[in-house]
Amino acid sequence: MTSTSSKLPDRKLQVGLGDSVLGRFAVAASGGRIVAIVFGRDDAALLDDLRRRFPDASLAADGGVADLVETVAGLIARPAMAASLKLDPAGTAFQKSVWAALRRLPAGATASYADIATAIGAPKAVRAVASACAANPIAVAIPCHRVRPKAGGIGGYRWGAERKAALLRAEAAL
DNA sequence: TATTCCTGTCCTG
DNA sequence: CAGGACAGGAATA
Repeated sequence: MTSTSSKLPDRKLQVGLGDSVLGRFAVAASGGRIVAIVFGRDDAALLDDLRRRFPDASLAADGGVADLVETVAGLIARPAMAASLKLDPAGTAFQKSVWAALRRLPAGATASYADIATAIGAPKAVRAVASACAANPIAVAIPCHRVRPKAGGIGGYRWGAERKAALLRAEAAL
């Protein structure tokens, strides 16, 4: 908008840390909406990740999001309840369209990167779709893990192929 | 089977 | 500012 750069005029983010079946995670919220869910090996790494994503925001540990932390932990354990969360992902128009398409994928279902590319009207931008998935700021709640290579296999995952496989396994069992 | 191009973003020189 | 790398995939030789 006005001066320097950045995407959103983020002021402060309420940050909560917690443990899930997939490891330590952080959830960042602003205005009652989730702006990020990230995984990391420890709290320092989690905060570092958030600082990289939101260089212009001040991060504050906030007990007010304790219930949110609990909700997210539950979501990671049981991905079926994703719909109830209020999300506010920051990104380009292209990225947002990709993420919106992903949110239309029900738990237990999967799509190929090519499927998503077609769904957003850019059938040739398959690789760009993968990049958009990799840039997804809200792990699990925006289900990037439900996108798999058309050729087969698990494909890559920002948080590690093992987590992706675990999520798919859990959702397939629903 | 091995290249090459496609497309959006980010990272590096 | 230019070039390369990516969580992929289709087209071409």
